[in-house]
Amino acid sequence: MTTRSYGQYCGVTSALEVVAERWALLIVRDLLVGPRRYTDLKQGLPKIPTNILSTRLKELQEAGVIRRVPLMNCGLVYELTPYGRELEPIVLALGRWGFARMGTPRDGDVVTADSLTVALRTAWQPDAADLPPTSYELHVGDVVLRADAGPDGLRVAQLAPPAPPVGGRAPSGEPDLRFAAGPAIREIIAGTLAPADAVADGTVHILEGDPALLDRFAATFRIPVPAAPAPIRT
Amino acid sequence: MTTRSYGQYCGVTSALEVVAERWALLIVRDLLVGPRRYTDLKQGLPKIPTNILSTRLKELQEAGVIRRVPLMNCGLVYELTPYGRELEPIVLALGRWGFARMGTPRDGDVVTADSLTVALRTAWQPDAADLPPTSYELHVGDVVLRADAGPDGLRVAQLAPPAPPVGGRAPSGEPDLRFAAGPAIREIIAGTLAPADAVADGTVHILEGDPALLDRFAATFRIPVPAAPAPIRT
DNA sequence: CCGGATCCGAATCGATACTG
DNA sequence: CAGTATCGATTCGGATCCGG
Repeated sequence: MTTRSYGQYCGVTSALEVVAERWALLIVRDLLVGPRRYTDLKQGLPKIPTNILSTRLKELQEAGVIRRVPLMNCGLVYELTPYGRELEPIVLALGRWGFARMGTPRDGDVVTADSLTVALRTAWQPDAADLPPTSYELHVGDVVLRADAGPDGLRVAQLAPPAPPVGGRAPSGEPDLRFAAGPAIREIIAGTLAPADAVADGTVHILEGDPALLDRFAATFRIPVPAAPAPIRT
Repeated sequence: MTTRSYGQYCGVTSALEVVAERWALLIVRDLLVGPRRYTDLKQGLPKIPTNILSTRLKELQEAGVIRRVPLMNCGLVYELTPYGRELEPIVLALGRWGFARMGTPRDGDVVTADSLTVALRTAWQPDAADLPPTSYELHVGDVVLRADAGPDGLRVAQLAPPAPPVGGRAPSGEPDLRFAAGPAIREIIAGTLAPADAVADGTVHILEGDPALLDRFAATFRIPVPAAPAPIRT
């Protein structure tokens, strides 16, 4: 079982031996949003085989990245350790880097609540904090997110599918803007599709609120993609 | 061959499909130091099977991460594209994260010139730039590096094993400090071994220069590890 | 030597079924 | 809910071989 070793005494290899295993960083990605139970992870990673999920959870645990926490009312959740949480900037940076090569969804591709949540965190522009505090309700597929952007940061809550609100209570009150989008949400964030155009051609549907707020959304959540885009994944 | 897909429309998955394949990020790590030929990569990654190296080079190339550049005087090198070079902060962050779990070298672990070069870049503290500009010659195993730390940044050159000085000429002049170390170099950088102690017990050997400069080295290159270290890789 | 391609056994992964 | 067990499909590792 020495087959995982890259045979080098080096920080990069030590990191990769843990987190470059297939599915490992996606488990971390979902746990960055909050503690999750086994079943939550399975649903958030629809294509992971259950034996691999088990194996990874065990490996990440003994690597000190995650921790098993029994719940008072039966059941248990997995959560990141402080050391595991240090992976957050890395996962976000990978999300930014990969954003440029996303292309259009392939057959069977899904958007999960957790992936969209970290995507928003990835795209979040702290320097847009001097815009008026705004709360958005965002529908993509059957995922509904509530994002509150203010001067003291970004807070994202999952309204549907409903996850246990372990981390803290959901923001209350009416959102300033409620809208629904498909994969075109990526074009908005990339800046290659003007909000006005998106509303005009129906790829984004305003459910409630001032459509002009979509411009503020586009300024708050942005990942610039290079002019000459990287080859798209097929 | 749809077996690589994680089935999600998400930046993180798009990135991982390219970069989380076994050996892929290590190829990127070595190319971060400079263009390399096939044989250089094979020597810098002693345990990579050649078919895997070929496959990864092809994949990274068609993913727009690396590029094949024919050399005028016969031969060819691989180099990062601008898009590939954007992985640098990610690789360095992974190196920092993995540093905490390196432990002691396992049997057969080697330290390569490229891995040590990016390790120095990983540990480099820009805020130590107000220290006097200093150049070090560092011996670890049969790797000899020349590191010049000054107010305008860090420059590392490989003196042995000699790599083609493609990126720019090596710094000239005598280094301020020449010293040799084993794996204990990690303890110096981690701050868990005082330079004076290292010299006293012989784990670091001063070849030339003022031993007190080792303290400056330790201040310039540092990766703090948490008090409660993460479980070590076995 | 450089830059791979080919072949084969070993280990891992994916899909599904099943269990306390 | 939280995983094992099983088994075929891929991938990886190790070695050898080949054309310039």
